[in-house]
Amino acid sequence: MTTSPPGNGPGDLGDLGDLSGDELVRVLATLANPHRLRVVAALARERMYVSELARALGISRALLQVHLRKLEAAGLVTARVEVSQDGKAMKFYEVNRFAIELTPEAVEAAERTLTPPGDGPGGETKGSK
Amino acid sequence: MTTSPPGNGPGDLGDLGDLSGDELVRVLATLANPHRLRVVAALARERMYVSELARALGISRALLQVHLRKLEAAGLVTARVEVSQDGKAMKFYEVNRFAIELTPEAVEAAERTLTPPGDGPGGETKGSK
DNA sequence: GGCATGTGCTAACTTTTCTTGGCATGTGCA
DNA sequence: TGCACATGCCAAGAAAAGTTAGCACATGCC
Repeated sequence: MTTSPPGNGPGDLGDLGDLSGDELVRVLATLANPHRLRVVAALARERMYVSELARALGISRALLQVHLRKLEAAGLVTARVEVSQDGKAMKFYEVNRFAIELTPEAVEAAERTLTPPGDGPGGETKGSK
Repeated sequence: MTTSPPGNGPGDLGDLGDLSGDELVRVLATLANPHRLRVVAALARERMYVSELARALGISRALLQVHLRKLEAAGLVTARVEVSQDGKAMKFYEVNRFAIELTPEAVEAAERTLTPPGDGPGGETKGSK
């Protein structure tokens, strides 16, 4: 559904069908934050480099970086380092196209691919501790 | 877009366009949890009462109740108390139909209706209190 | 050199969310 | 009466997320 051509980047998100339940949870959790929502909105209008974005949003670089990382980890944005004419290395970010449809049916489908409860980190059946 | 007829219940969610940025954040945050995703999925298949749902999901009632409350607060599910033939009061839950489309454009639109930064609880710029 | 701008990182604190466990109430039934 | 099952609420600890503050490094320019 998403118009992305065959050569999909590693961070590109296709339709909801492409996302496992766990990935969906991560994407939703990532988007469920005012700061990150603003970042996505700002980048949807035009790509920007970190400091520039921080100023535009009125937040510290440190804070912005944390959010940008989560957005990147969720595959919602992509970073690209470019060296400006005056030699400064700027890190530009841009949004990845994504289209997720959220409906009870979609949720039900995603749930089927969720990692079973208590099946997380260490695993418990064996003596991890 | 959602098929809900005019008489929409108070908890019904229409299209994304109907949600303010803040509401969207809440809905996403609510859905961004494995337990709650499972609850929605289970209820999408068939309505169930609390204890029954807890057994089906293999979690405690106390825990389930917390999640059900958030889901209800977000308008994703609705509770209905019914007295069974043997006099027991059962609280049935069912999912509300909702359809949210998540795309960079939709996010940008939602962002415009977000409560401005640092405009939360206390409120400082104006004298709301 | 000193200042401005760009980047990155981490330790530490605060706040929020998640989860558990216990306790209380009410009804039907053997 | 005592057991089974339904509901509700709350205190408290554990875990995760959000933020701040400070320091480090590089480059261009007056």
